[in-house]
Amino acid sequence: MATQRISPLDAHLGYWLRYVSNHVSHAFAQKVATRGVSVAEWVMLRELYGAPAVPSALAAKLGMSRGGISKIVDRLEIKALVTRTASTTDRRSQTLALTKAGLALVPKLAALADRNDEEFFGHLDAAQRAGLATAMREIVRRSGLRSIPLE
Amino acid sequence: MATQRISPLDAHLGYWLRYVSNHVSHAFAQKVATRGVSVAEWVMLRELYGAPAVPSALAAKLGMSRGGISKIVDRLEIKALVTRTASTTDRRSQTLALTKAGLALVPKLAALADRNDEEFFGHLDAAQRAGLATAMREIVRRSGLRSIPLE
DNA sequence: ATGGTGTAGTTGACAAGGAAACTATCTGCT
DNA sequence: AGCAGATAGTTTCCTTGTCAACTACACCAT
Repeated sequence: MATQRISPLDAHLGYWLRYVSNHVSHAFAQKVATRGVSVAEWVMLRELYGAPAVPSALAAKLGMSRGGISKIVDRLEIKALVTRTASTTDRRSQTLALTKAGLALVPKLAALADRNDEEFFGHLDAAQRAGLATAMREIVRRSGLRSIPLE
Repeated sequence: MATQRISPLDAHLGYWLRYVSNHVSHAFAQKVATRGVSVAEWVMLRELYGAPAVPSALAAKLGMSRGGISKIVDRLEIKALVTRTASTTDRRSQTLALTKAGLALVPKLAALADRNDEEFFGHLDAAQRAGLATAMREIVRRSGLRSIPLE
């Protein structure tokens, strides 16, 4: 049996996206690791920076399973970066919020995110960057808003 | 302590890239799962489709650890999709090659990859797609060719 | 030839997250 | 009121892949 001619692996945008994304995330992971957190933890901290939130809402927003969220919160709680507060009205529910330490940490992590982005995308010209952002948003919009796993 | 104003999470291209990439990979994973393989396994099968290769070369090319490659090969060997053949000249080394079944499977998986790509990127116009591909390649080139984890 | 150093592949321990089962609680229907 | 079904979080098990240790082998300098 001879090998048929098929599209090469790197002909797929999906391939490049995954490749670059892994590159970028890996580099970012190393940066935030210096502050003792993972990428997933950073994302959650960042979400909570604006306002406290409820685990299941975060699961939906971040595209993770509730179980996964539960474990991230465990870790962040141990690091004393977030707190769980039981709801008084619904005893199944809880609210997640940043501690003072968490609040103080987020801007430092954000600076690392800025730096990482600059490092990988900084050399693209403004139009390219804008095009990239537009394409990404467009894809998310078109592909249904269903969130999907994050890291 | 008030929350400082920091760049929003979704201001970072890295964020969107990861988000979309996870989306795309997840959808693709579900497609190839119907053929009984994972994304990482597909990538390896695809690499071997052109020509047999040596594990450590694949590790470098795919940006995975040698241990990871070893385990993927274990799985593919169990599924009778690839074979390991010991080198006669260097007894530490081995060559990986597709079995007949593996050879037959790759085009089917490639069709799924085409379909997945179409699904997510098909609605972008040609210029957008080209721009995306160019940007990705450019980033890889600029960021050093060092490969990085894949999934 | 032989000892030191580097390389190929495997293995075991570990971390992360998904899926599904489980517990506790709430809500709506009768 | 009382029960069926939905929902919130947690937990267990499983898969995947990294990292570091380990084995076996090759190559090179002496």
